[in-house]
Amino acid sequence: MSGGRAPVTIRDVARAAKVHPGTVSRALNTDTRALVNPETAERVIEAAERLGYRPNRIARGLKTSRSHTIGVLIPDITNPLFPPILRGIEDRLEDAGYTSLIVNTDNDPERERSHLEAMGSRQVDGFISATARLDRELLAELASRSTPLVLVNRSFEDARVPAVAVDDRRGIRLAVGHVIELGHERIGHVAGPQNLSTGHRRYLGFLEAMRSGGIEVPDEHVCFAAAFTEEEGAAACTDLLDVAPDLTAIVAANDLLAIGCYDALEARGLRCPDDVSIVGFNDMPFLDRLRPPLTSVRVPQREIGKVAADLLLERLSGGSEAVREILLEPTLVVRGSTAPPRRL
Amino acid sequence: MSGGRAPVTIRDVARAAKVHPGTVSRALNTDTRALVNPETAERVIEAAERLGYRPNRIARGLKTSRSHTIGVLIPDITNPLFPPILRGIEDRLEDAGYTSLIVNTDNDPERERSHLEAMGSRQVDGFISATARLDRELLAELASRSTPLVLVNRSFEDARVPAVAVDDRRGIRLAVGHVIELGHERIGHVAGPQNLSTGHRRYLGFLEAMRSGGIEVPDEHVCFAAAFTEEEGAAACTDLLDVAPDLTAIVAANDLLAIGCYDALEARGLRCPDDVSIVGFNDMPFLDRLRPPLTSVRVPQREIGKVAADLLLERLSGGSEAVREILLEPTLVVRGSTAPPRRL
DNA sequence: TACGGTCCTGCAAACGATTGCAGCACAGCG
DNA sequence: CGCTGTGCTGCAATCGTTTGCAGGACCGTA
Repeated sequence: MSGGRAPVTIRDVARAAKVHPGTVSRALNTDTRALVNPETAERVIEAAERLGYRPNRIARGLKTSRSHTIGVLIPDITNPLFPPILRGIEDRLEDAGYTSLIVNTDNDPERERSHLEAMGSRQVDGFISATARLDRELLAELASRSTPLVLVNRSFEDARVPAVAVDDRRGIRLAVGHVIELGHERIGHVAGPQNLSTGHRRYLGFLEAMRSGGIEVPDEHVCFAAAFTEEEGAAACTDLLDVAPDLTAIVAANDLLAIGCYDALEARGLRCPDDVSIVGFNDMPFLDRLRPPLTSVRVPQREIGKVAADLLLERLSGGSEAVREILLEPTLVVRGSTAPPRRL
Repeated sequence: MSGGRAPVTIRDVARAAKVHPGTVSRALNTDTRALVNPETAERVIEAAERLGYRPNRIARGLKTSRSHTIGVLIPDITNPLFPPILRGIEDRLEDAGYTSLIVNTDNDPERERSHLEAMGSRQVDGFISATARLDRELLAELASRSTPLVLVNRSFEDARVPAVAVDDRRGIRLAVGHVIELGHERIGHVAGPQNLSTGHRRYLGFLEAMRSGGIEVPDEHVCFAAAFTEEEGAAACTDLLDVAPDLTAIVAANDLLAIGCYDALEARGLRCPDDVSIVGFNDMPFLDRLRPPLTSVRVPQREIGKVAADLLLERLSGGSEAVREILLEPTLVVRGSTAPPRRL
């Protein structure tokens, strides 16, 4: 019904129900409703309904200094890694009556700062950050404002900040285990940038998994890519094959790097998986459509988002103060890019 | 510097600069600054800086009843079609000092309503909607609140709402023109759902392009998919080949449908492009990695987002009242899925 | 000296909700 | 009958800004 012109305020409702505005506020708020006489409440609710009253959250926020909004920082929404995470976050926050404000930082400290600033002045109640690096200074500022913060997909070992991510080491172990099981012994690693926690942890995971598989890892079997891109992956893979042409399997720290490996192999006239097996990480969409379909480590992205939101909500409701780092379990999705080595 | 505990308000600044809060407000606001003595302004600004003053937008919003926030409705952020659009929107809005509130509706009227409600009570200044269909009733409610609305990727022919989208008909014409030029004559169309404006317009575009190419289109050369999914694309393509096995090219209304066609061809033992050429629409990421790389119509998604934001900003600043529908130019990206017909 | 005009700044009322406090009515008890 | 306690509602301050209005200071001119 309704759809009136001028916005109807709590005062209008009060007038209609012949009570004081304060009473309306109490009657309409589920957790103060107990304070008001049931039939009065009934009358108020009915009046609010009839007039089409919509509480003004801005005004409420001003008084309560809680905006029920949380800021989400990501590098770039265009990166297919993030949408599922965002979806997980939003779904959870929505259930709890919160809204998320998403911003793209492009990993640019300048943008980060200005966005943080802007969100701060919008009185967000908390932050979830999935950016690669967060300025130390900014972090301190956040802490001083005592605005809760949860990190996603990376950890910040020294500062005590709760974080949720996939268990990178375990993921790599799955990948390495898989190719070892197929019979590979000369296994290389196209590692990600070591200044990003994911890149670093996956590298460590690789060493660890190889060791526990009883295989030596000479330095030449690892090449570090400067960024998580196809180009860098191709370059790193080429370097790798230059110094260690007898590799029969390559575990990449990321799907894009793995795709880059495809290019490098092709440029060299090698075939996947016949000559070299490749494993990726993240299990991006449409990997099954590649040629060959890429075997990859799947990370439960949506779940990561949900857990991050849960963690934040917990803090907001004054729950446990304990700083937790939660690692979620990855799984291996075997496709056509891995096969037993041809020449044993 | 600073990083103090209690939030510093305009009153603190006033005290520090020994002026009245009202003066501080005027001095800090660029378009009222002219009203205050330059050196007073200077002193105020300096004090604000020193204290680390951050204006409280909530309070400001309450007074001015403008939140500088705009609501963006999309079906699902996980659909690769949307992130670039969102990015375009955000970038533009950010420049103008606005923030966007993104919500996923899953094309569910129920969710749409509740989100609209929530955003309304957050006092958003305007909406951009990329959802497939917007409830007639909801639309009316928006209009009554006189909150500006801009549609993306679909138009709403009867209601007078500004919209921005790609020129679907022209895009299909590019696709059809391409295969005709290659020498194809028996060309089929896997059409999208006809209750979605994109699906419908692309279908019309197909008929038109064929006609202008001088080619008859018997009914059997078109099959309608029930949804924009790979499965439906495969099913439609199979039907198409059942009744018209002599087709040498298929123009799909969407990349996912095109990928479905790949599956259908493979199931039939046909090869692309040797036996049948395929063209997609949207130019999703990683299409160049498919087997074969998919020829597709590229739509300037980011640009669409930017233009939509511009349109909305224009309304917000009380600009032209004219309802405009803006169509952006698509381009054709030729890859490996199209080739001259083998058997002429 | 008086007067009109220009600049600037202070005053105080909003904006729409929440909430501690006070007060009223009424019931129960002694 | 008086006292205490409980249950409900009204009052008014408050959150941090913005903004129309009024008034003070100062200048120039008559």
